[in-house]
Amino acid sequence: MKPARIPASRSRENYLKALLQLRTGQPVAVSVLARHLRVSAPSVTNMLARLAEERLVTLGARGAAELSADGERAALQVLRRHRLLETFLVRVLELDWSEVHEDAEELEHHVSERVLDALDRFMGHPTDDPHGHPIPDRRGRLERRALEPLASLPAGSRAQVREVRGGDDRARMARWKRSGLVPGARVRMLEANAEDGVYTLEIAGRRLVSSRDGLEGVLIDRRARENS
Amino acid sequence: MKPARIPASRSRENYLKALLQLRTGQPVAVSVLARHLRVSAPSVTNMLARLAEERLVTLGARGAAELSADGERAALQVLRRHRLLETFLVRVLELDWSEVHEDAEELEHHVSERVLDALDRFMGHPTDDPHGHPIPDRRGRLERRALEPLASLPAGSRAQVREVRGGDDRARMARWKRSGLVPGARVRMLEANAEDGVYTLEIAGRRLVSSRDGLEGVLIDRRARENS
DNA sequence: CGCGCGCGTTAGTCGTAACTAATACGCACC
DNA sequence: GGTGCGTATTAGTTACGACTAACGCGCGCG
Repeated sequence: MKPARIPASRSRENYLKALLQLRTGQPVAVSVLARHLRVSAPSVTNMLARLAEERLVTLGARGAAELSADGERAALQVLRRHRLLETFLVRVLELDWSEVHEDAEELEHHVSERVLDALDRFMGHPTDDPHGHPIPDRRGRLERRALEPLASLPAGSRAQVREVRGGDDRARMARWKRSGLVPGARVRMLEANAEDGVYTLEIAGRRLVSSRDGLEGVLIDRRARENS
Repeated sequence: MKPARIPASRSRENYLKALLQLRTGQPVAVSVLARHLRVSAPSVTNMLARLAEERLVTLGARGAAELSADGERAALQVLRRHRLLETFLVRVLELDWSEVHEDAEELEHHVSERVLDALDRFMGHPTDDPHGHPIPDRRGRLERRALEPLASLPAGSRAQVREVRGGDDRARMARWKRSGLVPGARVRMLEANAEDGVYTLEIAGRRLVSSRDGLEGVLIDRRARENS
């Protein structure tokens, strides 16, 4: 009696999602995954072996892993669930933008297709989550965008914040929210000092000084569009 | 490093909920729990021992278990989560009344207090779930009602359906829904034959013939109220 | 050239929660 | 008062997914 099914447990789904998020074109190293998922290296080796056996990932040199086509499909479904849930929690339940991540992180593994579709329908098929990330469609297709890091904006230029990455860091999110650094916000770079990594911005009439690290993950669109 | 915390896992919560639902004043027997939860008897003995150690249940003769005060509190919280979720799925997401149970069953173990409160707020603090069951309040207090089984309604009498038990049986729910046997429906008993257990009812102008078993779990209020 | 460091893997354990097989207990009936 | 049936328990196993400790390998550096 060998099951041969795809158990698709919580843990599995987290590994797949991590592989999607950490993807850079190169296979993801064991240590990188371990840090990201906050588990030990042996746990990663172990789980990757199982995922490889199920053909959800392919293993490269020194244990590094990459999603297979099947794995990517599965990962995108998890991402869809996560982002739809975050959107629901913020738009419908009016929970705080910066605090919603962990709830979505938990629920994403337990929402059925039926409930997910109903949520999607109820919200009118949103295309972006509260952090500005595109939501994969039902078939797992993800809109690709050409966005630039905020720190790359030259002094004197204006742009619009589109995505805000790193939703797992609550404090960071809260800080950004306080300073108005939210998707849709219009910003102007007053001073950009690449050498010492200090940036001065104007957001909604207010001025913000931040280090490069402090802006890491804020992505902008320089063709400031009129919609939104 | 002994945790000593209350792990409150999925399985635990299901045992507690079962003990609440199967409560009759007598302690619940191992075999009854096993059947209800669809696990083996040894699994039950085992889990009950752990719950007893955590003072969530007290064990009686022959392994029979009863909720302690703490256990009851915990169980009522699970019940609250379940019923609020069912209400949400039906009232907001417009999923089918008769099909919502398993989704709620899954989600009830993973919704945080924060999300639950937000759902409650969003729906305006509902007091009844879609099957007519009262929803425990935040402090775990459950409205007690004096309802009678539909089969006890004498021929010629009218009443209003208030609760419909056994939400885990989808087919049964669907059948009831088809015949109009839903909370709030007004019914009249046309013929009640207690000996052979055959009952003839009128519901919303239509006539329904059913066995006693087929009506088991439908609870009525004979003081047909005007509200609703 | 060897030493150590970083990274990965192997081996062995733990906790949770299920299972089966075998055993023990209690009561009702002969 | 013994026998048997139903119920509960004990013992041992399994699966999952984490952990630590210990080993192994490649590479840069002295």
